[in-house]
Amino acid sequence: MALVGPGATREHIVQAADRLFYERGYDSTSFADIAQAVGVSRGNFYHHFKTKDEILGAVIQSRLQATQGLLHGWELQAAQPLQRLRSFVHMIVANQTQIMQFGCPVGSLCGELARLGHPLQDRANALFVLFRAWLRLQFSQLGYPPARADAQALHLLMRSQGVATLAQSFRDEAFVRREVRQMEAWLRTCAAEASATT
Amino acid sequence: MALVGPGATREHIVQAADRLFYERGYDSTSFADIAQAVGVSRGNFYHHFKTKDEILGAVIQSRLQATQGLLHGWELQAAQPLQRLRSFVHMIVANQTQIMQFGCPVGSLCGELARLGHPLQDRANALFVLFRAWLRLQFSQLGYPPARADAQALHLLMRSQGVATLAQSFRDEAFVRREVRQMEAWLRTCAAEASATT
DNA sequence: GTCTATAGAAGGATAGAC
DNA sequence: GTCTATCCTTCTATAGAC
Repeated sequence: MALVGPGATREHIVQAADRLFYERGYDSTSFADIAQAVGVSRGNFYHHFKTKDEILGAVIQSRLQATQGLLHGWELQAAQPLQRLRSFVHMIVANQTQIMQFGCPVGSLCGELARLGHPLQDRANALFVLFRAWLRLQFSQLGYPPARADAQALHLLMRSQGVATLAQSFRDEAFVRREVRQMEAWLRTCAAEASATT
Repeated sequence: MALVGPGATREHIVQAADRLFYERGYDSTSFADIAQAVGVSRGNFYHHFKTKDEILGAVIQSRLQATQGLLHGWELQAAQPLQRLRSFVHMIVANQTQIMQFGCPVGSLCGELARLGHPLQDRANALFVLFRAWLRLQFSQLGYPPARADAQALHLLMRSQGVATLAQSFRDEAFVRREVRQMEAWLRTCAAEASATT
């Protein structure tokens, strides 16, 4: 993503909107907020995006790409599914500070769009689907049959979302560490269980 | 809560705001929305509440009372802590339809207020605290020492939040049923573990 | 307690000059 | 591509008649 040259302002807008949608929520973020963050006039703004939904679409698209890059990176860093799954869990610790302030970027966006009945709801859900499919693949490679692998993927995703929600309300680092440790322990039992059945 | 007589309109406003805050979120709900839902003019509205925050305060207060009533009811219905904990888990199934549409009323409100840095954030968090303390008490009576009981309470709360978040995005009833069953199974191992240590 | 009318600010969106 | 100026709507909030 070039930040100079043609399309640079557009890219700046998407990045600023991405951050603001995460920190304040979609509906609570105004054009003026984004324009101010980018340092661009509101008029110029509409040269790049006609509507607010159009920005949201671009932000989701950007997040989808970033997520695919993230998942791909985890595959490069570890060859074993158990280690890869630990990368996912470790993400919670790595982003702890932001999560305690603003929650999970995926969960909060999907939740808001679902409540608003927003047309781009399904596009945002695709972020969850990306994680779900990747996790399912790892559980699958661990030795689980398809349906079981998917159930385990959803279970891990569910726990990450639950931790994010409570972390935001209670701001309790010890709680986060404890739950992450339990997830890692659970992953080990999964690996043992799966290899025993195979 | 009398719905006729003095204070009836005020009560109507609180109930309508409660529902709308849940279904659309706090920030996305306007005075006009609430006034229309109650069937009252916006002018009369300000006779009862000066600011939007004041309504929010009343809504949270109302929810706190309702929650205390709910928890008290579960205590009356079951004498054993394990059965009481199952009441909590069963709530997810009972409210499945609403949860799949709008998420958890507590989690979504606390999340939104936290992100907005809203002054009433702590008041809303008190809802979570109410559940946490009640769950802790049940785990305590199950035989857990204080710190462990609290950790287990947060763990169960965490899982309920995670299920609510994913249920809203994936709208998968089978997922909800599966996770609820797993929570019930987990509760049984808790009861066994606790009684074995005692 | 309830209404109408209205102020004043903020939001989304557009036109047109440079 | 960027700006200023402007329009229309919605929003919070107030004043004052009934």
